[in-house]
Amino acid sequence: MLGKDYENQDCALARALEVVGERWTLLIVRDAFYGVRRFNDFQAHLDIPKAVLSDRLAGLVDEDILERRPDPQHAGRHLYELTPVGRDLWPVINALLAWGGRHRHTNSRLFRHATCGTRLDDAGRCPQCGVTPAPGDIVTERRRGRGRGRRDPVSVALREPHRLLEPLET
Amino acid sequence: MLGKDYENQDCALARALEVVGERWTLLIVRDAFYGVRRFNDFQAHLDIPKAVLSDRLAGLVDEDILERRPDPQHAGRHLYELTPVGRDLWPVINALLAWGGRHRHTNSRLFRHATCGTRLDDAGRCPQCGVTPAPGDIVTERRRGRGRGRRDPVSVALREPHRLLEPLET
DNA sequence: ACATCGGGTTCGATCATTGAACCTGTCGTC
DNA sequence: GACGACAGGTTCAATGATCGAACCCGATGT
Repeated sequence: MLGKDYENQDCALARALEVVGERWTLLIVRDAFYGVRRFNDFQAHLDIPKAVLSDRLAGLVDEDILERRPDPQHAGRHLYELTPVGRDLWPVINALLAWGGRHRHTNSRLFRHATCGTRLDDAGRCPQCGVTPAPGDIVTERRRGRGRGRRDPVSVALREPHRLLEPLET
Repeated sequence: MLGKDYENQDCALARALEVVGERWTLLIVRDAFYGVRRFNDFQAHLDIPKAVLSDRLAGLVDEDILERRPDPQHAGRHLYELTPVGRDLWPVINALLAWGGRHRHTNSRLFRHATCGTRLDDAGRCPQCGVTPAPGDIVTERRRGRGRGRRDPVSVALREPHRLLEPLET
């Protein structure tokens, strides 16, 4: 991805940024957590040029963050899904969401612990249970009182409360 | 910084990435946590083109993440220091460091709670005290058993154990 | 008075990103 | 079984970002 650009930084941060530090990459990973799996759905939701999306998806597959597999329902199509390494990026996404929500722009979504319904704090912990739920145990819903926002079918489908990683139905 | 590029994403993540999602930006912020404050020290440690460093520092000042103030010891020079908003980025840096350390490249540093000396876990919590220390209460030191690494004066100075945010002496 | 150092800016060459156009393989429909 | 529509790409020229080298300027040091 960023190639050898940060090569002489002996630092895990530089290694991480070589993988997820490019433009668009973390937004693609965010959508994957929200349940997006198909090329066109990523494209509709992100307004990203197809050539760049194609390049980023291939890079994420190379880096073992997404897995590309045939869509069992549609021959010739593919699904992109987070691998365990990719799912392990949730704390990164969550930290950026929390910072952005505190200092730039109130977060348009909120996150609850699926098993008890309590809202998670900024660190991603459930104050009720004292645990930090894995993404599959987190329900996301749209915060009320916001404008209608985007009208593309993917955005509309994502407005329904659902668990992270749960495949989006369109 | 990234301007209006992610403008139609109604999402705190997009807002955050507009600020810290550009190339080099998070490495600059990391160095600021480690205690780097001067233009030349950033440049020596990062091998970044001066024009890009100048652009990024100005952007971070614009975005209220760094503060630029005159160096009291050297007329005409400046110091770049993290603002409270910038210091609030620590969980983001920590999450990326932890992910990179788990999946790419063992982290070359480790972090301890300054008040008790216990190593922090990947979420940045002190397992002994049950708190998540603020950056100023974290001591970083170099992990043993690594090659000598970079030999520039900034890298050498950073090898000494010290608190985050503590100004680097060169 | 002169050289040096920190902290930049300017500049041409290179590299990445963009949006539009084009291509290919499946599918549903007539 | 021909036809068009659609998912999922690739190619291309134009634009914008990044690079490294060179230059500039004000404050010290000698």
